[in-house]
Amino acid sequence: MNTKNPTALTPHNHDSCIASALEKAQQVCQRNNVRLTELRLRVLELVWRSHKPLGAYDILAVLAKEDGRNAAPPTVYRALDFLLEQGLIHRIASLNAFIGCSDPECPHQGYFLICNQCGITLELHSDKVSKSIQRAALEYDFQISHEMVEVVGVCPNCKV
Amino acid sequence: MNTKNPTALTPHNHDSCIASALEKAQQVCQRNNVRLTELRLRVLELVWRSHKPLGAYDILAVLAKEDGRNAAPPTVYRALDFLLEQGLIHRIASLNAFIGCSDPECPHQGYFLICNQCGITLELHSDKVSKSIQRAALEYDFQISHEMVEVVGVCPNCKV
DNA sequence: ACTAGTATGTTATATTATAACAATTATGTT
DNA sequence: AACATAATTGTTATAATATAACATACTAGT
Ligand SMILES: [Zn+2]
Ligand SMILES: [Zn+2]
Ligand SMILES: [Zn+2]
Ligand SMILES: [Zn+2]
Repeated sequence: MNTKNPTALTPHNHDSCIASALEKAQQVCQRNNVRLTELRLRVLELVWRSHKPLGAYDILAVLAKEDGRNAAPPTVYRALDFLLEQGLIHRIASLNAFIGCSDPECPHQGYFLICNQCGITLELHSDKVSKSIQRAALEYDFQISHEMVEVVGVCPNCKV
Repeated sequence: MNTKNPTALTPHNHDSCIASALEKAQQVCQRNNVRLTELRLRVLELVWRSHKPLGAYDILAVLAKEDGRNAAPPTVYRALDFLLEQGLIHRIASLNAFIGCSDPECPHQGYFLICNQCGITLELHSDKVSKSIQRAALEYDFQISHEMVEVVGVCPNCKV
């Protein structure tokens, strides 16, 4: 499940990256006046520990194996729903999987580059993509509430 | 399952729209030297008959009810896979559903505006969106093989 | 301590999708 | 036409993802 080179596209220390993500999450939840419980924090950590999108049942399996917590699906899905609501993770629709948000303090839509070789997934922050979608929607008098952009292909590390 | 105003975003006669879609499909398949069988044609027609994305099990239900054809899931999924391969339909990942392609003769990625009130779904053809995504991917040296853009919101007809 | 609200546990089930193998149908060759 | 081959569809079973409904436990404010 782990990628060959998890830090390929985001050169940094992964442990400290997780730690800072969890810290940010604490702040976000404090500001939003919601409770980042032990379970929710743990699920967020597991999602962050993987640079590949993680499925709900993958999370369940880790909880069972590493925590001895025999949780049922609703437990995990509720935690994921909470994290989604707080903008701490994104759902990748094309993979039925979840990934940590790289900038939860600034609300935004999720644009992703997904490598179909190694699974690594990078969150894009592109104003140009955002603007072009907004303009296109405007042409049709369509009022946007949520955008999903998922680009599948080959990451630099997996190119020959 | 049918929308209140299926022709809202695409003002045309729906029957003739379906007919022309099926005709185009015949041509595409002839050119590609593949067989658009009775089943495949029927599934394509059902997908086209709905301006809302249609689920595989919705199709199964119609086949059972209208055609007395007690097909099992693989039958429908295989037909859908064929239609996807030939570019005659798109899959909407966020809805686990399928919709007819508005321009199967010219290969392209699927960009969609999806109304969360009435379900109507419009396929965008936007070079600007396409270019902006390509540029963003290029910045990361990411080689695109497939793009998905799904924009959820409120269509003009459903606005107050 | 009491209460209301929030979160989690638990059981059952719904929804979407595929694997594996059998039967049928279409196509090209003798 | 008879045959061999490949493509398509049928059939059964099951995998993978997600939610409904209700019970229990925990938290925070009174
Ligand atoms: Zn994000
Ligand atoms: Zn890769
Ligand atoms: Zn299309
Ligand atoms: Zn609408």
